[in-house]
Amino acid sequence: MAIRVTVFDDNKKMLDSLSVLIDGTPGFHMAGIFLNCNNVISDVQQSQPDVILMDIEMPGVDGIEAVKIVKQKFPNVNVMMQTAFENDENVFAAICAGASGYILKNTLPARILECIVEVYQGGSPMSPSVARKVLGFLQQPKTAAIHPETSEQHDVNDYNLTTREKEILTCLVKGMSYKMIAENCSISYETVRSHMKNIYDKLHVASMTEAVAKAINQKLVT
Amino acid sequence: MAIRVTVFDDNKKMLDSLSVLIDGTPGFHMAGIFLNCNNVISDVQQSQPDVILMDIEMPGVDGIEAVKIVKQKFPNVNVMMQTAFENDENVFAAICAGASGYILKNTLPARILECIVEVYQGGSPMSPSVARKVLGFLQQPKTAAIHPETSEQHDVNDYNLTTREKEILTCLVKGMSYKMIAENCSISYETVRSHMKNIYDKLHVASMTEAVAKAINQKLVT
DNA sequence: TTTAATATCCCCGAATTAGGGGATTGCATG
DNA sequence: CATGCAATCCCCTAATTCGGGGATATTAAA
Repeated sequence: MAIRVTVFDDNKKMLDSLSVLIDGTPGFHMAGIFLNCNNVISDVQQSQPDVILMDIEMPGVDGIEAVKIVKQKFPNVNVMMQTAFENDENVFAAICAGASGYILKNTLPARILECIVEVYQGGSPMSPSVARKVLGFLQQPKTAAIHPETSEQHDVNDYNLTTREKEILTCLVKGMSYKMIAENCSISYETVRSHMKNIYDKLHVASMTEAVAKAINQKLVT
Repeated sequence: MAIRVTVFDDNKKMLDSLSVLIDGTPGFHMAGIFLNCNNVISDVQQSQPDVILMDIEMPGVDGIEAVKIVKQKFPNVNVMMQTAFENDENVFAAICAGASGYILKNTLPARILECIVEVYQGGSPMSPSVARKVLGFLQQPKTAAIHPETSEQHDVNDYNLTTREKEILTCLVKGMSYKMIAENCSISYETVRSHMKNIYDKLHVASMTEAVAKAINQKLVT
């Protein structure tokens, strides 16, 4: 009997790849794919998955909320989080919400399938770096150095935004359009676009509104 | 540069297998093997490992104790626990002691090597069932107050937004597009636009970003 | 010295949003 | 009953944003 997998992800390409991977492998069946979690209950009820692959960053109901809902309504369904970025808050929140696994999006296809099986069998696959964070939550705030050469790191919560990117994000929050930002910063419209693309990548958002909301809520701008 | 591995295990056969595995694989070097942890400090000092493989069940100083000692004296050395049994107390104790990984002895040789690399690179490999236990430690306690939220006090100035308008504004702040809001609220795209126009009028703004910024900063939405 | 990151600029096509009209229903209130 | 208001729906055009591509120069790090 094939393992039924339902995927929630706002990235169509990711959904496509996963569809090919899962439906193309004996023993796996793609039970449902959904671009958002706004109707997560009916989606799960309808698709009847054994394992759910859940993106975290999604517009509307995000992955963390969705896990809470799913685990409350369907406690026997195991949810594996899949995200492009690992930041402490998300990892911690996802686990508290009831996630049974947490892997990064750069995980190799073969490994993803392994992880699905592991989750199905009651395991909790995690990308190594995620696992390290999880252990960190349990360990004393002693926080021993991981590696001598990795001691220098950016603040985890500012998404590695550059000075210029923060500047543009600040303008955005003030309600400026690309054109106005360009004038304000004395750069071309296209450069603003370029920065915006990078900001979107780093924040993992896909619209001005999401960027603004994230910037304000997480105090990325002053 | 080969990864230097030091192993503590009271099982000679296990030590032999690991020796063959580690020294027989390019990129790995067996820096030291010890049958107990009674002189763990000098053993580590002498063998200068990058990664330590530590059995838990050992006569004399046990693996958990040893990890504590090692992490105190050599915080940069990463220790991976390896044990035949997984019981909650051991897993929990080992992690609190500072272990960076926790695998079972039935782990395949190839996987062991992978785990060593992962630990060396700052990851925390765990056997799936161990990982599940670890997550369990975090999930059991009632979702602690991570976000001590600001007290709920309704602002007097809510710009005379109607219930529906606030609803739509809330969706907007969550990052939804008009189309998604329409779906979410079960109304047509055009109706969303209609509401948006009214919201813009009332808030004296002219773009989604301004609306979102105003909504968050003035707490117009929950 | 090669690589990586940052900041700058450009084009295209598709999707989304903004602003300007308008229309209908239902509901409450004077 | 008429008026106002909330909520629903529609059309058109123009502006803006988004997601792919690129390219170049400078600087910092490996």
